[in-house]
Amino acid sequence: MTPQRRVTLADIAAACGLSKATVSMVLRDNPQVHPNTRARVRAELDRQGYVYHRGAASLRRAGAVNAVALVVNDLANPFFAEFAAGVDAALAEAGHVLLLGSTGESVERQHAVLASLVEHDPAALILSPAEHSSAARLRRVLGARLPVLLFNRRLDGDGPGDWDYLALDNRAGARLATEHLLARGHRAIAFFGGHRDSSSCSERREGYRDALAAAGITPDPAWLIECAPTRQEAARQTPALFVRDPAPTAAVCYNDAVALGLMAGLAACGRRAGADFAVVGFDDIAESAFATPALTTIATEPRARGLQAARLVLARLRGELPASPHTTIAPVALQVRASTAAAPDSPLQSSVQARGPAA
Amino acid sequence: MTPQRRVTLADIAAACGLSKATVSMVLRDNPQVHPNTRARVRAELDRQGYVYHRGAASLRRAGAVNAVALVVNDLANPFFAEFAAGVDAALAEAGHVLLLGSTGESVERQHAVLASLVEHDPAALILSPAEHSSAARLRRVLGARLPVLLFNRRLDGDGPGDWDYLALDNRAGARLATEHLLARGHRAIAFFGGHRDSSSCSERREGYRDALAAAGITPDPAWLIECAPTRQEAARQTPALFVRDPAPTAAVCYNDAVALGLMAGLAACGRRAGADFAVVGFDDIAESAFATPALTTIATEPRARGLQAARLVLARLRGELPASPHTTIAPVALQVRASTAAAPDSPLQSSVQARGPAA
DNA sequence: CTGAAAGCGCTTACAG
DNA sequence: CTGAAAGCGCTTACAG
Repeated sequence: MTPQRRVTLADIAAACGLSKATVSMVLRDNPQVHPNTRARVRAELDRQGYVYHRGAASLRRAGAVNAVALVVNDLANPFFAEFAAGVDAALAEAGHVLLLGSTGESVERQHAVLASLVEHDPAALILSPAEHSSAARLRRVLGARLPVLLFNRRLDGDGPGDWDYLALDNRAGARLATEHLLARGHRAIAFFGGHRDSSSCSERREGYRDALAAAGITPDPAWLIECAPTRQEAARQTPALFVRDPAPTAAVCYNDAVALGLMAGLAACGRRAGADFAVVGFDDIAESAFATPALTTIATEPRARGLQAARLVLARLRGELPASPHTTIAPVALQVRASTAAAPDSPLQSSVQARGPAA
Repeated sequence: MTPQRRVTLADIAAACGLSKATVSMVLRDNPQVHPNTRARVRAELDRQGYVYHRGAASLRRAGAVNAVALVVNDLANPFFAEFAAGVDAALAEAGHVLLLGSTGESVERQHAVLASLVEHDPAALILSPAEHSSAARLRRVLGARLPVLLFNRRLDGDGPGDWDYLALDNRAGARLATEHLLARGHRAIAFFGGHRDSSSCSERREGYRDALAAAGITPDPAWLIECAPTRQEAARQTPALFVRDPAPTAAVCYNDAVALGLMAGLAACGRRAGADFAVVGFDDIAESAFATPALTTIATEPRARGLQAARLVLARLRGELPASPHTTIAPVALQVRASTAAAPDSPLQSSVQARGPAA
């Protein structure tokens, strides 16, 4: 099925009775070449079905590399899928191409994937690092030449960090979520899901503590429940919320996947999310608006973050960013939907399905 | 941030007092080189942080290209995200790298994206073509050298086709879906969503007609409703189901996105999916099992399809497939959940929430 | 306006 | 077991 030899600049040049240099200039729209020559070459290029070999070009001229690598945890996770879609859109618009890899949250796999991607000489890398990624080790695999933008998580052992960084405002988001539950009359509020040693989780927990502290509440350690940030694990861990009496009446979840899993877990133990127990997520993936009840959550706009990440990286490549590492904290907003009912003993109780924003 | 010159084979060779040829052999584990030499070279490679330049290698030796391109409609669509995750997993396992693009269902964008991807010299392409893709035009952009695997849709004007093809058994799936609704007592069954001029939609419509015909039912043209295969469009088109009296009591949907949108649309016009109206989807994306009611659908296992697609393409590259184009039809299975209630006038009516498979 | 030559980082015969 | 030279497909000075 693939017999033919590749059509090369030399073929076109020979067919036109020109040198490769001239044909090369036509390809890059160099105005020096005569319009007639240009037209002849164009016709021949088309006739022979020439396809430009960017790898060969980049060998001679470094600027020709236009691939950007993106490494995320898992594409099947809608948060990352929406993020990747945004990155892809911005790159395609700029004429760049996307090299994709995924880590499955394993540093070993991350290592292998990056080592493989980097051999393809991407111009830059957008990396949402796996948990427990070490800065030193990453630097070894990536070399010192590749501009890197970290997304969403910091690295273990990376003090100030010398890579660009795009983060969500995790702390503010979790604070908003918690304040919303407080406003709806809840006092015993859990923080559910995630691993506290990931920077995103610990930042969210801080925001949660901030809000509780401001309300004069000290969180019971039993309210802090870890689990892998997946729907399945969250559903499985749900009973852990109710081992103590009195149990929490609401939970701030590490992310939407956890929140959705928790809602399933609540149903499985005979509780109605949004009526008997309030839940708020983090991310606002597309699905959350359609859940039953619709999920109150913190909107992070993953697709917009993807666009933003790609644009930061392109700006870095064009030298439009200051030489020092650049940190961007994306703002985040509370999205009130139906999953955050008022607390059972609250005067707000009558409106079982909260729909408007808390006063 | 990216000052340093690239470390090259010549640097390593010089530092070791060897020739580039020897270092090159070490890189590819050529057993000819002396163990001591190998060790010295390895140490130096590591010390200088050498990273292999696959593009340069592939210029000399064609086999070195190990990128595979994947072009799908939209990553934010879970069906494609799960498919892409499968492709990625299989490629990573085989040491290949993924070049990703998306078309947004636009042939113009598809053209641009493919032209750009192809310049990076991928070893093969997995393409889920945009609607109305023309075989002739694709062949022009892609050249004749690139092995292509079409996924999910045929091309306009592509008779037998000379590219490999991986399809879902659309006709059988839609037949199963329709038979299930018939078994639950429905007679007026709509086919909802999709564009009939896409091959996947027309195949699904055929399966639907097959099942109705076998039951002696001629579908009312008003039961065939087209809409873009997205949740939003499906929700918007829902009222079209109920313009005629008597209206259908059930619908086979083009895919899960449409089915989920229809369920939202039903709610919006005061109907309860799974109780007042039965709906069955197609795909079984992760979300469908968690919908309320849980969606009865046709399981296509998108992730497994992705693994399969990648493996087919790798087999083609290794010359393990016959020279003629290879067509694979992936089997598909009915997944009964709660969204397919019995018809209102049916004796099965008592069990409003269907949970077991139809007898 | 066009061409001859050198070179990007690798690998491949071919010598030794 | 190791090296010198040529070449993959392009681009870049430098001549003319």
